[in-house]
Amino acid sequence: MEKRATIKDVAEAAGVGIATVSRVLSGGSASPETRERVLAVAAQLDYRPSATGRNLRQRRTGGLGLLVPDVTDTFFGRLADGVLAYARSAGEPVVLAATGADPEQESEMIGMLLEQSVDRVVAVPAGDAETWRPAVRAGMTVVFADRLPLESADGAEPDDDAPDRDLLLLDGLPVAAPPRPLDAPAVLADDRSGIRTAVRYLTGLGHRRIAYLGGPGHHGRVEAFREALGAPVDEELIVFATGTRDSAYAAASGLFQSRPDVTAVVAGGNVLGEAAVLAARELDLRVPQDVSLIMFDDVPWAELCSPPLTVIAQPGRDIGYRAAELALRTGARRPRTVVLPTELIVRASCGPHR
Amino acid sequence: MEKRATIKDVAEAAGVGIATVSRVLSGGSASPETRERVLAVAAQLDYRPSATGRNLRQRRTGGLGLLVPDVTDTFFGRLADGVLAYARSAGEPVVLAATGADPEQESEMIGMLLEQSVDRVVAVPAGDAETWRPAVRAGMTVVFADRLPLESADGAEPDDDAPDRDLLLLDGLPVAAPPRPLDAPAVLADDRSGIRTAVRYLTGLGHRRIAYLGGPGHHGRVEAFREALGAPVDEELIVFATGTRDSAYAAASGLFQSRPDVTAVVAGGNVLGEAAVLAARELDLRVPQDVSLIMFDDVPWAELCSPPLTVIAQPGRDIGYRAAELALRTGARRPRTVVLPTELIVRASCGPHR
DNA sequence: CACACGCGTGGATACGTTTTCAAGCATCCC
DNA sequence: GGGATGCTTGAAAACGTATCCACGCGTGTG
Repeated sequence: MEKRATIKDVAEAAGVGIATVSRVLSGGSASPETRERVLAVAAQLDYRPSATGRNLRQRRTGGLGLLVPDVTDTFFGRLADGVLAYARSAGEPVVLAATGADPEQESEMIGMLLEQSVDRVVAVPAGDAETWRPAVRAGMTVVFADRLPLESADGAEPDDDAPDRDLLLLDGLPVAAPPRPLDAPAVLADDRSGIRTAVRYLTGLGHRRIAYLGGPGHHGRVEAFREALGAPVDEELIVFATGTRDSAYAAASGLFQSRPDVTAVVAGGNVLGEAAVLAARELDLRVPQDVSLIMFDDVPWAELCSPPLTVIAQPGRDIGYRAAELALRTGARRPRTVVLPTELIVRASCGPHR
Repeated sequence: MEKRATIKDVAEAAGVGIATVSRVLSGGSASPETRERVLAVAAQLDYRPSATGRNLRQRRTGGLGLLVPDVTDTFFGRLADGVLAYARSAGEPVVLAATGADPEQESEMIGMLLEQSVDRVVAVPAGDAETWRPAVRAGMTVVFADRLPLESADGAEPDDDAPDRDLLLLDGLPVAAPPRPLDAPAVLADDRSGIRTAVRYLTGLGHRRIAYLGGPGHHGRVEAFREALGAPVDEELIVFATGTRDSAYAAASGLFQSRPDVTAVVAGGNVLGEAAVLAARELDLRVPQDVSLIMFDDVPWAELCSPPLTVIAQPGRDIGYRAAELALRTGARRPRTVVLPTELIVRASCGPHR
């Protein structure tokens, strides 16, 4: 366990000043012979500049933060893969943290990143806009991926209860400072279009009582579902889980039991979809004879499932890649939001209304 | 974007020296009133000590490196989840990198971690022992998870070709320094026992022509397979993939086509298992009537598969958790290797030999 | 009463780097 | 030929922290 060589060691061994070493290594100007000598010595000593020293001096850290609700969800795995790919090409390390879909834990992790001086982050947010305001006010460059943080009820008076908010809405002109949206770009899948396609596909097959099984976040997907379904939406057919597998299963099972009349369900994510086929099987509902099933997010096992699942595919890896690019590529004015297309992949889990 | 408060700001605002602030915040001694005042000021300024400054001063970084071949593989997702869980409880950030099962990329990532002064790493190694020697010699505390690095052919003379190595071996006393095994602990699943159980289960069902479908690493699993199968092993029935999904599918498909006489296959990992059921389905082989299938590693979709897959479950999350614990918990003498149990979960993908 | 001792405190230093600044030197143009 | 200009170079400062050391003060002991 020998101690690492420092820039000072290199300078001494090469008979130059440390400033020269620094210049040579960061591509500054130097005479050819000096440069060559320094490079040779550095290589021979196996010198690696200390990122800590550099970061301290430059008052910023290289490095990209990555915040996801759950590393176990394969969608976030693909997203992380994309982030890692871009970060690697940019030579930046990425520090990963899981939030467990819990705003409080998310705040804690943001604090940790702040402490590490990680000033660029791609995040799949769990908390609302208020959770994130401290981060962007601290100068963090944050890029949201997959979903946006909920608009917080009110920035100035978090204690407000419903009546007050109604008043504010009725008023039209908010009394307190408006909860101006976070100044952060985002890269998302085209939820609306994806859900619309799914619903149209199902209605085209004759389905009328279609349920939506949603997780946390993705408000847009629910909205799109309501929208695509047309006017009278049976609110009982829209159920939510918290993000854990257990909760997803409970939601799916509860839905099937309380409303045996549903003929089709669209699952808002792969763990929801998994829960739905599990629950259906447990209740002896045949797919697609008894109930049709369509899932947002394509995963490898969708094809292996019985029956193979019809899905709305979304480019998880690309989402991560583009988000990392937005977070890391500084300089050019960044687009506010990029939306990536989804695709309906028809397999065998949807059938005509019986 | 206000600049962060430094320890100096806190000291001035509290009317004390920076040394006192540092002491108070790191639990040193101070008079109660001073302590209280400093804490109040720190809280009011929202002061966060800079990890960079601290790390530079202390010549080490908090932080845990995590190196996995592929974040997309759900097994590594669970492993990462465990690592994150322990790291969070220890208050340490984790920097993640994917190696793509490529030793060269792995070396690159090790270098990156070294540069970041990340001196503790849990790794699912891709390269051989030689790839890792620089890391441990640089003072890194590395804990291997899930698998061990291959013993490198020879440490001192990497250019050796076969004849020389034979000579060395015949000699009995190696000329160069012996390739002493890496001085690093590891936490592994009980591969041998798991595979043995799987093979016995299959032979108990009457199977004789059993194939093994392996990925990179996990030399122990193959060995155990040979061992459990008894003396004459048909080498054609042991095939390997490189770690990508495509390669796994090609291997599985090739196996089924070249040896239609196999009646059972054990897949050495979840992506191999996935590939096997895909390939079987593509070739119209019914599971388990035409071929029985057993997979190492339990995953959520195994139950959803048609038929539900019989698996050897391994505690991926625990592996990560324990590995992180070993890497982070300093002081106490660490065990050399911890082996976690596996469990046979019988579902429906194995039938009696037809 | 003098002395030692313990405790709380702050100044100074070092960690490894980048960057500024001025100096040394050769070259070029008028 | 002289001054200006360009290039290379090294000393020094700064980034934010932890820690060593010395100092002042109050208390207990000889």
